[in-house]
Amino acid sequence: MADVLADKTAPPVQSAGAKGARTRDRILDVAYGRIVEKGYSATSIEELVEAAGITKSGFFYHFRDKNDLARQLIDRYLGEVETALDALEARARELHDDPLHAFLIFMKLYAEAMEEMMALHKGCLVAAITYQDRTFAPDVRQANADGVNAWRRRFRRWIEEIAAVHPPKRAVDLEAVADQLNVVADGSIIMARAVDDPAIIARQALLQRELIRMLFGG
Amino acid sequence: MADVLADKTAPPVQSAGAKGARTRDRILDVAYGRIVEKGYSATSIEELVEAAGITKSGFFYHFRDKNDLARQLIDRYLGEVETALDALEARARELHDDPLHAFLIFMKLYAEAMEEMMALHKGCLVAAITYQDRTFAPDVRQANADGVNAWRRRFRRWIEEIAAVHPPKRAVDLEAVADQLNVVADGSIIMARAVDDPAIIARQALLQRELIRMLFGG
DNA sequence: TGTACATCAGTGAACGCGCGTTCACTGATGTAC
DNA sequence: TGTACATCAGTGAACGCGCGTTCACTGATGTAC
Repeated sequence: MADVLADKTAPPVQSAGAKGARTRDRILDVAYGRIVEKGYSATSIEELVEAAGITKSGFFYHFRDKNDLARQLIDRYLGEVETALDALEARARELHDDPLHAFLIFMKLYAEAMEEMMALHKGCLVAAITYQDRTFAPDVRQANADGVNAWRRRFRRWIEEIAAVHPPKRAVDLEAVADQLNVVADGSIIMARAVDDPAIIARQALLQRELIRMLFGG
Repeated sequence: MADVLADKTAPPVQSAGAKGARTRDRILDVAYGRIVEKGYSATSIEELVEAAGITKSGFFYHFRDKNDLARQLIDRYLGEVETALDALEARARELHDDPLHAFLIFMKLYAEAMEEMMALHKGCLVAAITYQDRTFAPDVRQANADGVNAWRRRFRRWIEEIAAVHPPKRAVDLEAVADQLNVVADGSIIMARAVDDPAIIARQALLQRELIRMLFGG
């Protein structure tokens, strides 16, 4: 109870000095949007600080150099996605004990979350970085790869758990099945953007859900 | 017979002046690779002409400006892909009258062609352009969208042809099924690059083939 | 409560480099008569 | 076959602008005694 009150009166949860962290986050927010829209090289520090309401030298107080911006951006992004996935998975597993049905519920939540996310920032940072990766220092590319592999492991464990209970109707590569979740997510974002039709993302997620149900379902 | 001899002795088929077209193609070749690797903005005219063995002003003899390079690049790319798909479809349909079986053969050929292509230029230009689209003039983005829609129509017609003969086992969105071919192609390229494992592409194509077979097959 | 000092969160001016683009010119090849 | 001219496929030098980065400085907030 005391904690709750403390949380209410205290400034918004921020690790270091609140003001600095807030501007830093503002820069990261703008950077995310621009990089996904136009690419990393086409996004200048000047336009970021203008949008964030500080000067160019203020930027270099928060970031060692431009590559450091990319580094912090991907760290924050991967962290956010991981906690979001954790929450969705926990909710889905709460609603159903059977791993297959929990997974089908998860996919529904996941599709909704994707749509919501696309309404805000229209793209996936990992995909954007991947398609410009030779511009980045090795640390950024490594963080990117690590993030994708973490997603893959999550889905792979779950799919194998499902297959143990519901043997698949066809002999398929279970790792590929797990990977297809990320594959379809990134691929459908690209198509949605290319032809400017956001509805494609949800339709692809729904189809994929149906195929999973067909593969493992009774 | 005379034609065959003529073809043999004549210079390589080129529409306009052979020499100019050859350097132009060289520039486009290098540009494709760099843009897919690093992005459009990070690819300078200077590095392209250096690789092509001419000077910077030579570039502006062949291209009005940098956007014109993107324009010609995507036109050439879409043309190449279209003729390649035409050839693969024709071969697949030759080998089997039934649209489903022809399609399954096509998917095998398609997967092989993708792998081959990835060995050369490691990415899809459409995806690269899509993830930097705010950098390009409207004509380039339009050409990009038109290209993707042409691919979608091709697959959609074929899938509907299949569904007419082999009713799908589940009520699915046939347009989404058709779209998933492009979606998985682009998505698997991203994952393959992100974690540096080219084998992912073929595995995804194979899985998709299996799912199509399961959906429509007996 | 007041003072001294340290850290935080920036500012403002300047830098050199590389970028896309222009422009006047040129040598090689093609075409007309 | 030779000459006159046109087009092709570039060259070389210069341009101005914007980019990422540095550096000396500063006013506000936090901390120790």
